[in-house]
Order: sequence, then structure tokens, then C-alpha cells
Amino acid sequence: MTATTPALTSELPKQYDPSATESKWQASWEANQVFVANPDHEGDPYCVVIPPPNVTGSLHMGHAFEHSLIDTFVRYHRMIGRNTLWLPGTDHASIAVQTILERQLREEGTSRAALGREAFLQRAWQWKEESGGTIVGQLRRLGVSVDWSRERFTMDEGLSKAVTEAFMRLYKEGLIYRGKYLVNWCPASQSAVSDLEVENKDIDGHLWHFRYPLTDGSGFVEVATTRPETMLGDTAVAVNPNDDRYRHLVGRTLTLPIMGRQIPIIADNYVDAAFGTGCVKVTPAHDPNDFEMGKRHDLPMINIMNPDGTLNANAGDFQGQDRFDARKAVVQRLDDEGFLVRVEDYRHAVPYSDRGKVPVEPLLSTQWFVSIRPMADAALQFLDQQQSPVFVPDRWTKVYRDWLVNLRDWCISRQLWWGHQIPAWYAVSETNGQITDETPFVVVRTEEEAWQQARELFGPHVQLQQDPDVLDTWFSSGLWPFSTMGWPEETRDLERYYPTTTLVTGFDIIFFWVARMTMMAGHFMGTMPFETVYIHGLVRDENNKKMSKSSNNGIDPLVLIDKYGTDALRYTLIREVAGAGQDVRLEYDRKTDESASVEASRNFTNKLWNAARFVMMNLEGQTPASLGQPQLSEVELSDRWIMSRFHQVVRQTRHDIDHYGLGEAAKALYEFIWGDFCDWYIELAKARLQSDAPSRRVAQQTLAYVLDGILKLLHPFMPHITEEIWHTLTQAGDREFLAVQLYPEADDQWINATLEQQFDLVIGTIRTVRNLRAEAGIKPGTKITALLLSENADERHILSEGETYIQDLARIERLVIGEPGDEHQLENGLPEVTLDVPPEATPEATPEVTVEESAIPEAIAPDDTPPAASSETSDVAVADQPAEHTSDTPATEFELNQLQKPAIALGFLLLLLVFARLFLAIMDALDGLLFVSPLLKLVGLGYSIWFVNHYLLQADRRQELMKAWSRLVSQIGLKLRETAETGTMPTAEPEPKVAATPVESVESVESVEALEPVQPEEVEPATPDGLQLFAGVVGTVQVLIPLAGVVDVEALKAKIEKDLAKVVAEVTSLSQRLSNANFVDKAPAAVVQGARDSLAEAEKQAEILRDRVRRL
RNA sequence: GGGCGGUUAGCUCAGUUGGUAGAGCGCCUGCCUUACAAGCAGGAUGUCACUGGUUCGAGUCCAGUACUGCCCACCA
Repeated sequence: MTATTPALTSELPKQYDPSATESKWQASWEANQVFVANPDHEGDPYCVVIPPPNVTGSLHMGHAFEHSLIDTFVRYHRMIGRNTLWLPGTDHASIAVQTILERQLREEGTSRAALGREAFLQRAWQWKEESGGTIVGQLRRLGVSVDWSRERFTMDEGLSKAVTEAFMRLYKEGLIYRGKYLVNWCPASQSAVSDLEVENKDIDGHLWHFRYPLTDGSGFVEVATTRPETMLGDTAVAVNPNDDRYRHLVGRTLTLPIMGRQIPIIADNYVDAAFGTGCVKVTPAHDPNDFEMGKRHDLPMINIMNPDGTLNANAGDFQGQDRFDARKAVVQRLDDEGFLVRVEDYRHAVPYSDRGKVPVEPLLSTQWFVSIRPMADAALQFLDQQQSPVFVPDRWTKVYRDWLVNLRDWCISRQLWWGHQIPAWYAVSETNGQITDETPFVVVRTEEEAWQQARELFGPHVQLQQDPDVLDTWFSSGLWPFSTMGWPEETRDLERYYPTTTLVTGFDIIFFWVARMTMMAGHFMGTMPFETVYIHGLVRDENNKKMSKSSNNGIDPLVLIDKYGTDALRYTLIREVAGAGQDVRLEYDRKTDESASVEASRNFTNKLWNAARFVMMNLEGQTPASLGQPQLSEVELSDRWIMSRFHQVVRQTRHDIDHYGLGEAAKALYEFIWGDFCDWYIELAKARLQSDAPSRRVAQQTLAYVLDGILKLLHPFMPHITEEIWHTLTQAGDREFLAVQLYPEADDQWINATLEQQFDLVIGTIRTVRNLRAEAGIKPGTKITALLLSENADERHILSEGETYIQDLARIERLVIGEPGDEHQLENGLPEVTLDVPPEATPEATPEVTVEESAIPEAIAPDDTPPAASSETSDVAVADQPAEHTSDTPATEFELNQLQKPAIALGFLLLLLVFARLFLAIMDALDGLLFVSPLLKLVGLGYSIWFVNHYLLQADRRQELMKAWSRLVSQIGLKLRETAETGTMPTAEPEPKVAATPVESVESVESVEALEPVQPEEVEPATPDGLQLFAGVVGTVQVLIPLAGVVDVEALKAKIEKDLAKVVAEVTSLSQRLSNANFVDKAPAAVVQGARDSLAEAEKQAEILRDRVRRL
């Protein structure tokens, strides 16, 4: 299979199509043997064996979840250079398969008995070949990176050999024995089952009280039972030896009703004198406790039941009845004969067979057992002395340990045909051709050996019969980590990949499987089979219910894959995992088969797709390799920022995955890719890509580099889409795969936390500008000018570096960066605002003052040798406006001049007054300035200052004024805004045509027909104080925007008041905290300082907001 | 009966060594701004289950309570 890579410049669809892409790569990976492990390759081995799904199974959500987790781990480790093997396979699931086949046979009117063992097995194999592939095919659709060349099946020749070997060795060592014991019997499958395959359910039943007469007729004892029919097999009644009520009866006998058998009264500590009557009927063949008592007291064990759950000859009159029919009949008989005392309702635990879904019957029978203690103790030693294996999360260690401590012998024989037949051959000729409890047997590897040994032991005419039973499926599963690698042979794989690294599985099979593997491996390999056991939670349905066949509430992963894609499903499941082991709830609508959470992930894939599309269509055919990596010495602010964020994320992602935090890693990647790369970096890069400026290439390099890195970072989580995009981006050949590229490494030279913080200032400023526009009700697309004021030089530097981006993304026409305390900036900044605002100036104005004369620094000059980038930005900003306004720069110039000329005259007249007032204002702070305000409005304070500075003041006096001014600014914050505002709008200018307000300017830039022009006459009454300048605060930076066109003053006021309330609350809270001596003394200095800073900032904000409210 | 989880925005869930709460979805407002309407820009929403304790300060630590889920368990 060859994957075709689209050319880098080709048109790609706007929507990502998962289905075609996913199947393409699944086929390509497999055909190119990308995941085939080679033990001879370098790298620390990283090996995972698949938890083998049942051949009978079809893919359910649990599989999807588990394999998503494993594949993410595996792909990650492969990419960081580990020699990786993920070994797949399936489990023969003897009971499950046999149940299916027997049902088929029943439907065909036949049975396995009629078919015979050989034919049955043939049929089973045929079924396995036909249906067993289903689950395997479905696994492929998950995109699992398994090594299919090493696929195993528990009944393969090799694995069967391992099973026989293990059985034989354990038998030889005395760890496997055959004996007659009470086992859990499933009447439905007519086989023994292990303790683990029994599920206790609370059932509303009854407690029947009977009276058993003393044989000598001197009285009765009263016993109670939940299973009356078992009384037919009673062989004693037990009391507590310390129970004074019955002490005298111990040793005497009772006559068992119905059966008429004489049974002894025995004393046993098991009996709880406080429960019921303190007398317990003892049925050793049908109750585990009674069995133990029976052994202690050497009681007869009377089995009253057949394998199918009917009563046998020992049940006398009740022979042949089903156990539940017999229960009723026995109660009836006891009642008739006067032995029934009473019946009470009773809720109690009833053991059910996991498979057969019927109550299991404790039944005395001859079975094979593993003597578990030595193996369990060995596993405990590994755990306690070597902390092996390590459980993630840790809490499962205790669960595992407790279980091992309490573990009892394991019944491994099953009365089934599908499975590993027990390698024991009976010399049936010694016992009349039957296998009995006494028949001698040999345990060997092969039938030939059996014959050989048997002939030696029993003579040449011996007749042999292999044990018909098969082994518990978990016996072979317990060998899985090493049997799959060739054990008992000493293979290269075993040497290289064993013990495996991590086992990923659900908590429900810690006992079934994990513990069995540790015990088997401890015994046969002398080591634990894996370093770490990662225990994941359950996928629950939309109602938080466990998904199960019986509840019929499963969510089919294939339905979601068809709808949203494998990557989306995988990502959803992993992203939801917090830490490890937490259950995952999957949102799902059963009517529409839709899942909101998977849809969100699908949207993410689409986001990635389009981001990649954008990047690639802007690379002009270049690849990350041909562009080369961005160089620290060449990059711009935003490049440095995204590179820093990228490497930070690389570090974080590796750390998270290394510590099993897949959910955290997935979420962090999402935030980085969507929130940083797409929302900000790509947006910031747009202007540069459309320019011819030298920064274009750097932007391309950075885009290509980061995208390439993102694809690698995300690949373990979303293997298909990343592989697809990567091929296009890098133009890699058909034989190259992202799946085997090296995972990104964090490059510390790029990581710069301070820079990131600083860049947040730029981002925050952009957001603030956007917010201010929204608050003012200014139509989007309207061009405005912003003045950023910061007292901090570093901040101003950052802002000026980010100037292009701020202008572009906040769609402001011009940006002025100044500082309240810096007269040079201020001196030019304010006039700049003044000059800038009415760009629509009437053309008839006469230019008298040139731009040069106004001494506007080049950085903020409208058209004075602007840097290429900002000039481009300007174009872009203009581009979304109607073409008739392209000439706004000359207009500004006209405006500037016409504005200044009349103002000069006025300025002379009012200068002294203004100057005096200003100083008054400084003294009186707020009030003083408010007093000045109406006056200033007439002329424009900003302009006045500009004028004063340039024409009237001596340098030293100027400096003095500016210092005072800056003090004032920092004192009352917003006053500056007022000043600038009034400076910008000489609304009282007699000539309305000339005295354009910002309202008009905005509108005219906007578009004449888009907004009905508002005349100054209309504005004035509506907002008597004027509200043409807004302020916002980001950190310690004030954003001032001359605006107009406020639509809803009341709403704005309400909003500001709300904000104010918040800020005031914060101020109160913070000052309370700071006035608490305990806090100041005991809290860390940094925390106290932090609180002080916050308080200062909050107070400043409150000041600003209060003033704004007042002005409304 | 023992043990282990969980309880945070309408829903699904985050919340790192205790410093005054976040995301996605949904909802509201405005946008088809030429990567993406599966999208963009904003916005609203929380006595962090309850009680007490430790602490200057608790969603976070301790004790207890309630509710909920799960595992284990031989009281007839």
C-alpha cells in the first residue's frame, strides 16, 4: 500500500475527513511493517503485551479506552527512541466460546455430546477462524500500533506448549494437585468455576426455621437456613462450645426429619451463639463452612445433587427434582410433618455464576487445584521487598496485596472441551476402564510420553485416557507475558523484551489476570512480568452507569468512530482521564448517536487540520526542512513567545506522559494548539506573511517548525490526522512515517518565562482594546487610535515590540506608547492623539504646520518612514474598509494642520489661564482638574500642552510642568484621559465643519452609508461631559482610546458600576488582609508583596472606574 | 460487616507544595474578519455537599456527617 502525499501547495478540503485518512494510514503502517519490533535494534526496550480480548468479543468502549491509553504510551515511547514492542493477541475464552457453540448446536437440535469431542473441537476451531477475527479487525480501526507479525492466540501451538510445560512443572513441584473438594459448581455450564467467577448478589429470600427432634425424644433444637433443601444432606447440628444453653446437648444426637438419619450435635467455634437460635445445621457437601466443619469433626459428606442441579439418589423422595422445586417440596413436607417453625423474609447474599447467570452450587467434586500459597507468597515478597510491580495509581497496591494475602487454592479444571486439555493420562485399565478418584495417572508433556511411562508402570496392556477436562482460561492467560515471547524456549524476544514495561488494564481484572501473571512469572521467570501496572477506570454511560451487556447500555465505539473518527474518540477518552484510574463518563445521545464530548474532539481535529492548511498554503512550497529552524537571533517577539510556549509544552507533555498523566498532557496540548498557536500566533503571523518584509521568512520558519512539532507531540494521541498532515507538510516519502520520528525535546534556550509574561501584556492589551470597543458600542471594523501608557520602561518596550500585533489584532489604526512620567513620550504622545483622531479632516483646511515641525517621533508618525511591517499592517487594516478611504493618511496631515492653526491663536489667549489652572489642579488634584475641565474643553488641553511646550516654555520649566503632570497622573490615574480627551476635541470650535469630532472621524472612516453621521450638536446634549475617550487597564498599563458613538450610556454605566463593585470588594478584602498583623508577619514575604501589588493595582482600577462612573 | 472512590458553573469535568476557583459543552451578544461557522470576538453563571478543627489564610490539610458509586466478605 502506498500512501499518496498531496503537494504542499495543493488545495485541501476545509473539513478534515477522518474515514479515508484513517484507513489509509492503518493499512500503510501495517503494510510497511512500521511497528514490527526488532530486538537487534538499539534503544531501551519498551514492551507491552496486549490484554488479550476474547475471541468471542466485539469491540466495546472498554477496549477502545484501554487500547487508546496503551497506544498513546506505546507510540510515545517509540518516538522517544525506545525499542518498542506491543504484542497483540487474543484469548480462547473457553466458557464463552463453548456457550456460544452449544447454543448453536441446541438451535440445530443437536448437542456437543451427540457431536463428540473431536467434531466439537473441529467446529470450535472453525468458528474461531471465522469469527475470531472480528475483534482483531476492530482493533485495527483504533489505529493500534501493535506488531501484527507477533500476533498470538492462547491456543496456538507455542502457547499450548507453554501451558503444558507450566502445568507439568507445577505438578512435579507439588504445586498442582488433584482432589475431591467443595467447588463452585455452575449448573448451567455444568462445570466447576473459580471463586473469582462467582458474583455475590443480594437477594430477597427467606430464612426458614426448623425444629430437629432429639433422638431420645427429650426435646428439639431449632435451626434456620436459607436453603432448606440442603437439610437432606445434613450430617450434624453445631453449637458454640461456650454456649451454656446447649452445652449439655453436645454429643447427643438428633433425628433428621424426612431422612430419619441420626446426626450428632457438635461444638464448633464457627457458630455464633448470638445469631438466631445459636444452632446451625451442618451440610458438609453443600456449604463451604459446613465443609470445613465436616472435615474438623470427621462428618460424613452426603452429596445430594447432580451436576445439572437436580437432586440425586441421596435425596430420597426428592430425587430428580430441580433444586428449586425441591426447596419448595422440602419446606412443604417439613411443614406437613410439623417441623417448620416459621418463615421470615430475609435478604442475603447468593453466589451467582458469572457466566451461567444462575446461582452456583457448592458441590463436592474431584478437581485439579493449584496450591496457591507458595506462589502468592512469592508474589507478596516481590511486592514488599522490591516494590514490584508498581501500581498506578498507588491505591491499587493495597487491593492487590490484600487479595494475595487472602488467596486460597485455585481450582483450574473445567468440565469443558474448548481449551487446553489437562496433560494427565489415566491408566483406566486399572479401574475398570473408568476414571475414578482412585485411577492412577501420569502427568507428562505428550501422549507418547504418557504411553511410555504408563507401559513402564502398568505393563504393556495398559489402557490410557487423557483427563477430559480443560484448564481455566486464566491459567494460560497467566503465562501470557512470557508464553507469547516463546517461553519455555529461550528466545531472543524473551531476552530482549521480557520483563515487559507496563501493563495497562482495568481494576476488575487485577485478580483474574494481573495477580495470576505475577504469581506465574514469579515462579517460572523469577521476576515480575512488568514494571508497572497502570490501572484505568471504567467508561461509564451517559447516566454514569457501568456499561454492560445485561443492562444493554453499551455505547458502540465503532458508531462514534464512523461519525467522528478514531482520533476524535481516542482523544476524548484520554482527555477525560484525570490522573489515572478515574472513571470516564461518555456523553451520548442514544436517539441520534451523537456525543457532545467526542464532537468537541472532532472539532479539535478540524481545527488542527485548518491550522495546518493555513500554514502550508503560506509556506510557498517550502517545507520545515528547507526553511530551516528559526534562529533565536532572528526571531521577533511573537516568534520568541510561541517558541517559548512550544518548548514549555514539550517539556510539560513529556513530563506528564512519563508520569502517566495522559489526560493532563492531552489537555495541555489542546490549550497550546488551539489557544496559543491558532488563536494568537497564527493571527499574529498573518500580517507578516502578507508582507515582503524580512520577518516573513522568520514567520514561515516558526510556523513550520511549531506545526511540525505539534504534529509530533500530538501523534501518540491522534495518530492518523497527524500522520496525514505531517506527510503533506514535510513532503515525506511513502516509506517515511511520523510514527517513527523522534519526539520533540524541550530546548531550554527558547524557554523564557519572563518573556511569556511580558507577551501576555501585548495579548492583554489587545483584549483590552477589544473590550473597550465593545463597551463603547463601536462598530467592529471601525478604526481607532489607542494610547498606551505605562510607567514601566520594560513594559513600554514590550508594547512597542508588539506594536504591530496590537494594531493588527485589535484593529486599531495607530498605536501610541507613552509613559505618564516621561515628558518626551507624553509631549509627543498627546499631540499624536490629538492629531490622529480626526483623520477625515476636511480637505479645504490649509496646511500650515508640517508634520516635521510637530516633532512627532518616527515610531508614531503617521507616515514618517514607518517600518515596513507596520506600514503593511496599516494596509491590512485599511483593506477591510471600503476603497474610498484608502487616502486617510494624507487626510490626517490636513487635519493636523487645520487643527493647529486656529488653535494657535486661542492658545495664546488662554495660555496663562490654563497654565495657572493646571498648577491649581495639581495642588487640588481631582477637584481642581474638574474645575478646569470645562475650560479645557474649549481648547484642548493636550494641544495646549503641546503648544506650551513648543512655543512658550523654557526647557526647565517645561520639565517642571511635566513632572508635576506625571505626579498628577499617577495620583488620579484617569485624569490624563480627560486631558487627552478634551485635547482631542475642540467641540466649541466655532466652525463646525472644521471642528470635526471623533464621532465623525470614526464614522467617515467606517463608511458613510454604514452609519448615520452624528452631528456634534447631537452628541453634546446626549453626553454633556463628553465620553470620547475610554480607558482600560491591563496590568499596570492604561489603554486610552478616543472614541465616540456610545450607544447606551446607562448600560455602560451599569457595567462599569458592576466592575467597580468587584474591584472595590477586592480592595476591601486585600486591605483587610494586609491590615492583619498576623498575615503580614507570618505569610511568606512574596505572598504579602503580591497582595500589596494587587491592592495597589485594584485601587488604581477603582479610581479609574469611579471616575468613569462620575463622568457618565 | 470491611475497604476504596466521588460530591466544584445548567451538563461533563480540571484545580499542581494551602494564598480567595478554571476548561469544554450548553446559554446570551456581535460577527460568513479570505485557515477553520466543526469557526471568530466578547458575556453571564459557583454559600467548591455539610459540620467542626488546624492556620494569618482551606476547594486544597485533619476529624466527623450526609449522599452516591464501586470492590471485598463463610453468619446459618
